[in-house]
Amino acid sequence: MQYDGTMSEVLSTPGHLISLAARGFARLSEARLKPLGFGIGHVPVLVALQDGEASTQRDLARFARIEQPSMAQMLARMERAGLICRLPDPDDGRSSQILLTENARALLPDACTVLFQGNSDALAGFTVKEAKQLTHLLTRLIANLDRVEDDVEASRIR
Amino acid sequence: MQYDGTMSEVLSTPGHLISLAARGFARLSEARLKPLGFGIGHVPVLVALQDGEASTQRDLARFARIEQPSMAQMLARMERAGLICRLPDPDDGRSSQILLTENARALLPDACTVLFQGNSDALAGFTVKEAKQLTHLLTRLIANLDRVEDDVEASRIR
DNA sequence: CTAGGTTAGATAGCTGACTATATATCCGAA
DNA sequence: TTCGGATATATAGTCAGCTATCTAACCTAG
Repeated sequence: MQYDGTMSEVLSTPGHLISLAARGFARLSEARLKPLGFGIGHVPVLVALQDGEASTQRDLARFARIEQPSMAQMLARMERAGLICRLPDPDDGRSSQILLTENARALLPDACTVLFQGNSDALAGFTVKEAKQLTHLLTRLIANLDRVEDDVEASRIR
Repeated sequence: MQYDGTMSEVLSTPGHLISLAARGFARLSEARLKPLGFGIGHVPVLVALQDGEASTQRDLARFARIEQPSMAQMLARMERAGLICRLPDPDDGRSSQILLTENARALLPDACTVLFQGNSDALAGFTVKEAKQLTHLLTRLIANLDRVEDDVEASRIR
């Protein structure tokens, strides 16, 4: 390991760098999405609804990989903002189908442009190989974290 | 560019992967720091105070790279939790020196261990070279985002 | 020596996450 | 057929960020 274990070294670890990068990226995207009426948290919801990948609150939460109460809050805000509407499920009184409004749908291409622009800003000076390497390393890192979390959960049940 | 610009592709970009990684990392660290009485946001404050890198609210905010109101809130919580105390500056009635309590100081080594453990969990299966590559790419990405932000700010002033 | 700009911190209100828990509907088994 | 567990959503309260704005103290130019 390349760290000697002192406290200040913590700020040079991938864990902290990733957090800085995520905040930077979120701030930038948020600023650019705001004029369109979107927030950064909306993105997975927009993707899922556009592609028909998910349409209930529960499925949207799973798709976006956030907890159900977080999704409930966000959907409430998105509904207030006129981005989505709810269609009660006739077969299940607990559940509703979530639908994108035409208004929101019309702005999706702009949102898409903003998000890709943010990525290319962030990756300025990166070769294609470096960008691929980064996504590859991040994907493995996320898988590792998922595995740890699953282990914790499994041991909690036992 | 390796993306074709469709909405669903957005979820495979570094921007989104970094956000997932940051959340995973934060959740894990938060869970492990909680028994010690720390939160993930405390980390830069703890480092700065231990090393004497900063001791006023303003300097702590700059060091941690968060805005002043975020730091104000966090310091209020940390004070309530008995992690820090404030020593009013005799030469400047607006400002206070922030100090780590003995209690907090005693738990720093444990916090440190937890954070390095989280990193090594996240980097399981990575070679040293890959880990270095990741921090290198993240550092450049953060610098890019900082530059964009500075440009925006500069153009806002003009 | 005072008036005005600058600085340090506090406060209000928002987004996006989280956990814990409540409510309400659904469904299967006794 | 109803009772109990499972499931879908809602609500409460917290943390960590953000912007916008206020107050109070400081300092400097006139």
